[in-house]
Amino acid sequence: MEYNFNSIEQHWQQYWKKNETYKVSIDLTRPKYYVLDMFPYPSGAGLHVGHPLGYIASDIFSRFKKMKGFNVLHPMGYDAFGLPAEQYAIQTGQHPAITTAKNIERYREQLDRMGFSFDWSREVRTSDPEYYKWTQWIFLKLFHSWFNNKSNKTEPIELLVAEFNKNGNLEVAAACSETESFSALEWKNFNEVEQQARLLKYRLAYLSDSMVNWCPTLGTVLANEEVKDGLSERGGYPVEKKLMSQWSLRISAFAERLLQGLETIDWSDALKESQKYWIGKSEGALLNFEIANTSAVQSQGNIEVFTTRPDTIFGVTFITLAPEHDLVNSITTSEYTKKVEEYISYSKNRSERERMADVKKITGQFTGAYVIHPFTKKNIPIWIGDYVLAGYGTGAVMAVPGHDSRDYAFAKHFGLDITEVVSGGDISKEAYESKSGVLVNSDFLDGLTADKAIKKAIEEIVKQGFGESKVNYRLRDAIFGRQRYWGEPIPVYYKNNTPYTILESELPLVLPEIDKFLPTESGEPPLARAKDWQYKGEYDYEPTTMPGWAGSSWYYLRYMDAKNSNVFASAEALNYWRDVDLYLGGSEHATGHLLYVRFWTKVLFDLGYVPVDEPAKKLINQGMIQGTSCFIYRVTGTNKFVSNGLKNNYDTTPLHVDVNIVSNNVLDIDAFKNWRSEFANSEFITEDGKYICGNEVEKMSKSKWNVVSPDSIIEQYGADCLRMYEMFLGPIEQSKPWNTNGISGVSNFLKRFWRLFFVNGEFQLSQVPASKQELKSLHKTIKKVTDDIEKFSFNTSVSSFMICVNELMDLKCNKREILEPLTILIAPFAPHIAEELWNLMGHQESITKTIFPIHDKNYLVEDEFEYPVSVNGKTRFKLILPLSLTKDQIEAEVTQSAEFIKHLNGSSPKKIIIVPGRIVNIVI
RNA sequence: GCGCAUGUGGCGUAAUUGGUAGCCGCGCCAGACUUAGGAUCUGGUGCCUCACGGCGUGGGGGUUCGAGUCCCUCCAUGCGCACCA
Repeated sequence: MEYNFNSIEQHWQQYWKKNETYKVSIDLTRPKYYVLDMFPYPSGAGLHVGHPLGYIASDIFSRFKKMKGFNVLHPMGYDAFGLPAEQYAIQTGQHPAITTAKNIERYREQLDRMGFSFDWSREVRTSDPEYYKWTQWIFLKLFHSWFNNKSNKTEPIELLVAEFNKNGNLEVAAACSETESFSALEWKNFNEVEQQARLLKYRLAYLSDSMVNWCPTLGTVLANEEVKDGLSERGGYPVEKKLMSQWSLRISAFAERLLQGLETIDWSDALKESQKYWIGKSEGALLNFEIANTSAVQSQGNIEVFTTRPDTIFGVTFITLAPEHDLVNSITTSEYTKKVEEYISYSKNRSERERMADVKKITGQFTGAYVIHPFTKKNIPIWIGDYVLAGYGTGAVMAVPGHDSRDYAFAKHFGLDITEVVSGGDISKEAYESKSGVLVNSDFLDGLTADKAIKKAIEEIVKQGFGESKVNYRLRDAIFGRQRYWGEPIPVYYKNNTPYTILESELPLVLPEIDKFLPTESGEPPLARAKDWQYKGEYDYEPTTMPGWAGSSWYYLRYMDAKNSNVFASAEALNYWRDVDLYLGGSEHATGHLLYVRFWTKVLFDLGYVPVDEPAKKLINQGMIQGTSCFIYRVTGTNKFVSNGLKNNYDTTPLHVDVNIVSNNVLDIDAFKNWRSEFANSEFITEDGKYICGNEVEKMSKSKWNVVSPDSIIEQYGADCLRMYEMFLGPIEQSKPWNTNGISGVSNFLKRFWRLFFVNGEFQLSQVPASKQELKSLHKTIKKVTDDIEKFSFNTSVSSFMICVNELMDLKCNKREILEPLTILIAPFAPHIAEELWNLMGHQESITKTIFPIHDKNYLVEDEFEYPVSVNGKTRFKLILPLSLTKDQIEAEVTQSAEFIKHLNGSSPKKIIIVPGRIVNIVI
């Protein structure tokens, strides 16, 4: 019987669906295992061959775990809110919900054809009100919480209010934007609006005026990680900085815990590194420089700076403020007012992109004012310069040009003093930034190494009262509002310009219908178009919506109890499934989703809603599958195309050609002529009658004509073959270009495997006991495959199957004793063919309910070992000895060989090294 | 510039973790069988050499009886971040 993968796969996919084979429920008698894929955004283009890579790997692993006796949760859903559907809606007027539903349907069809073992009864869609009800619910929790630095955790806002009533905010240590302090009495005397305004500064979800990334083309703000090189990640439109009233989440409060938590989870180093970098912890000191009281300066007070090198305090020769710094106006002397104003307007008009493009361009302006050096009491000039960022530290730096390259460049450019305070470099040439070297010109720090000087300097600074040691983080709060339609409404309304949340019982706040998906004429977000959309018909709702990452920051919890309408997930489900054991997804989410999901988990944990404070124990980043684009070369100005090998003889323009009409780089000329009417009359300059295309590896995309869809591969080779081939392509974590050429190897393997079960076209298995050799082949494979799956080394597992089948072919093995366990072994990789054969073998139950075989060590023991004998590093001959020999016996054998060496070389060996079980080395 | 990752046949890759480098697959060469296929099977295939033999894991150096694997250094490629004081 032929291996007819199409009908086999169809049959079993229907069987699984009908029998709900992959439905899971809580089972306290078995250990749980949670395998999660990053859910996809259902784009209009459908899946290409690169998308399922991670899903295949996770599917193999969850099938394996299931067959190892675990109760495996393996769900799937859709990240359904997002920009493309909305952009499409703007263009066509089609409601994003409709587009999204259509795309989901297409995705589902494609996913189903791959034979995944998802429990679809747990499907989630972030755009479903039954889902985003709970996203909004979590927002309420964030709004009604604050971060207590004393307990280092999230606490309900009621506790803070109680404390305000008792002591004001005098004793409170919170992560907040509040600077003013008030007593209990003052608090009680505030009116409602004033109290709410104070509280807002403590909430984890808060409204504030902040500098945001504004993208005028998209008409919305973007989070830091949605901006790349000053352009929007989606669309590539310019982004500018703008001060706006915005909802933000206080993720910065969790910086330290997010950093510490990395130590407890098994994620790749690369990923941990980028999160560490994004959090950007730096330890140093906060210093106050007193503003010199000269006649020209009216302002009094201090300029606060953050530095990681307090040891270089004696090398400070000027202070630089960011142009946006609060004190700029008040300290500038009248003499410099005009120039400073000019400089500020210049730097404001310089877009973020320009600023990034020419980082090397040094600009700045002296203010006319001075600070007093805390130790030397000398006057130090205050400059402004846009190399200082307003958003980091205090927006002011103590410039140590001798030991910081940016300060150095600034000082050189403006002719400012450069003082050496750490020896070891040559500061006439460049700044010496290294910490190796001892301090000089530094009074009480002289002679100390930099590390010791840092400690000593801080000690002295604290003692004299003009500073303190301080830890700074790069991580900023996450802007949470988006001026878009297609997102979760923020469940907030305004009364007296003060935000209030709606009640839990009033959730979900459903996205209203609007006539057009564009901002209003007055520039309000699209939601402002909604008619009569007011809380209790009286108070305006918040017009912005949540960002794309809101729904994905907790979806793993919803899968645990996806249908629950009373809570986001029951305590029973949460306590059983707890957290994700294996999370698979792309590394592009390192500083976005993967940080936010950890953040939300910590908040929910602190508030007692979830039992763990890290979402995923282990994470694997699957590589991207790129496309291999094919090019043809048009002779410029003609309708002639020249083959790749001859193109250098002509003046040509390369043109993408659809990879589906090219095989092994040979263009199908007829198909090409039919491809587009403009090519119908093309002429070709060929090599040996063939037109050879050029290649380039690029991102797989429609516009590059290099998209290979899984559907066409499945039609030709079957889903099992595609699954195995994608795994065979190489290590799961590596990115690699798609290449259909090698797939025949896997296809042949499956056909051969199938053929093992058939004699003269009839399904037939021999009941004769297996030979030792056959058993050895089987058990070797069981061991290798088991070890490999546990190491996520799926490419080598596939190789092992091939070797095993080749060996069994050679042995003409058709024995049930061998083939039955082998079928189980293959089931996670190629579930359809395994089910079919399993069924033919007379089993009634699905193969997924079977237990994965365990290897028997007895069959793996080698009875002989070839000891390669190397003489002075060169292999000369092999000693073949039974493994049963003792060490002494081996030595005796080797001594005999040494005699032979003597005969060979004319001298006795000096040294004989025996590595048991390995190798014999003889040194002459 | 900083951080991370990766360099092995014509190609994708493998190597019991310091022990015979190149498993498995693609491709290629030769052959068998034909009901002529995108079928199946057999043998070969790192490089140089007619051969003996030599050379080989990005380059150079080191540790070791022994290095693709460990250390130093340089080079190349990819990804991430980018004035973070």
